Amino acid sequence: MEFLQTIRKLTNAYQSFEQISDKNIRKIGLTPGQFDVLATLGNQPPMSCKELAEKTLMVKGNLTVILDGLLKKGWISKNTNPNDARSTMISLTKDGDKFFVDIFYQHMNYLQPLADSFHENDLRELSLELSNFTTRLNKFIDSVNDKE
Amino acid sequence: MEFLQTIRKLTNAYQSFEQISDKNIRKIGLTPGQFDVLATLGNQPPMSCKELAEKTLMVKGNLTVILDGLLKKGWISKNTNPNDARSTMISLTKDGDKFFVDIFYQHMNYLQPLADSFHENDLRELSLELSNFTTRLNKFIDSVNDKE
DNA sequence: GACATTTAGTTCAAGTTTGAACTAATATTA
DNA sequence: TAATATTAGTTCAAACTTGAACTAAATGTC
Repeated sequence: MEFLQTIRKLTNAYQSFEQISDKNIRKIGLTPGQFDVLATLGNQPPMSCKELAEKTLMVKGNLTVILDGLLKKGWISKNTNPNDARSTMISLTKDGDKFFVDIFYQHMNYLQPLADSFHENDLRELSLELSNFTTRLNKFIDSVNDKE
Repeated sequence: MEFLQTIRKLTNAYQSFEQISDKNIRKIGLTPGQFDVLATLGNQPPMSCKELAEKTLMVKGNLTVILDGLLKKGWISKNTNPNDARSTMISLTKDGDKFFVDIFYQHMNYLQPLADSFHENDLRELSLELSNFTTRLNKFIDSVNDKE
C-alpha cells in the first residue's frame, strides 16, 4: 500500500527535522511550543488566542499554559480586545521582540549548513508536492468533521 | 529562503496527518505513543527496549512508561535477554497480537477513503523525494553529533 | 427584552514527555 | 583480575499536553 509507505516517509522526514530543530531550541532555553508561539507572533500584529491556537495547531488549554510561561518571562503581553470582551489580544513586548529576533537569527544560523546542502529546485518541487498532499489531507479532515 | 518554506510545508503535512490519525487512535483507546509501540512490535520478532526506542524515536524514560501501560493491559511481555542480562526483550502477547491486528485493521479502514484519493504515481514521487530529503537531514544529524 | 445558544478563554485532573540521576550488568584495558 | 568505562533500563521531578468542565461575554431567536 503506497499510501502507508508515503506516510512513513513523511513521518521520518518530519521527525528527523524535529530532532535537529528541537535540540537547538531547547539549548536556547525554550520548549518547542514556546518557540512556535513566539515565531507565530513575531513580525505580526497582535492576535487573539483563538487565532494563535489555530496557527500553531495547539488546543486552547495548552496555549493558556504556554502563554502563562511567556508572560512570566515578560516576552508577551495580553490585552482585552476592545471589540469583544471575551477575547484577549496577544502581542510580543519590546523585550519579547528583541529576544525573538535574537533566537530566530541564532536558530537560522544553526540550520544554515543544512539549508545550503539542498538544491533550490528540489526544495521547490518537494514544497509543491507537499502542498498538494496537505490539501487532500485537509479535505479529508473537513469531510470527517462534517459527519460529526 | 526556500528551505524554511519547505520545512513549513513538511510540518503542515505531518501535522494534518497526525490530526487525522491521532483522533482515531485515541478513539480506539490508545495514545499515539502506545499505538506506535504496538505497530513497531507487530509482526516482528521480540526486540530490546533500546531497539524499540530507536525505531520509535522515543527517549528511554518515556518508553519505560509506555511499556508499563501496555504491560498492565496485558498486551506485551518482558523477558530478560539470555545473552545480556542488562537488556529486556519485548514482544506482543497472544492477546496483544490479536488486539494489534484488530486495531490496525480498524485504523486502515478509517484511512482507506483518504488513501484512495491519491494517485499511486504521485505518492511514489513524493515518497522518493521525502527519502532524499531525510537522507540529507540524517547526514546533518550525524555531523552535529560527531562534533560533540 | 428574555432565554437559549454559541464562542473565547481558563482551570483542572490524568496522562505524556523530557532529561538527568541512578542501578545493575557487561566491556575494556592496564 | 581489578579498576574504569560503557551500556541497558528504571526512576523521578518538572514541564507539557489533552480533553472536559467551567465562566463570562456575545449572538440568535422568539
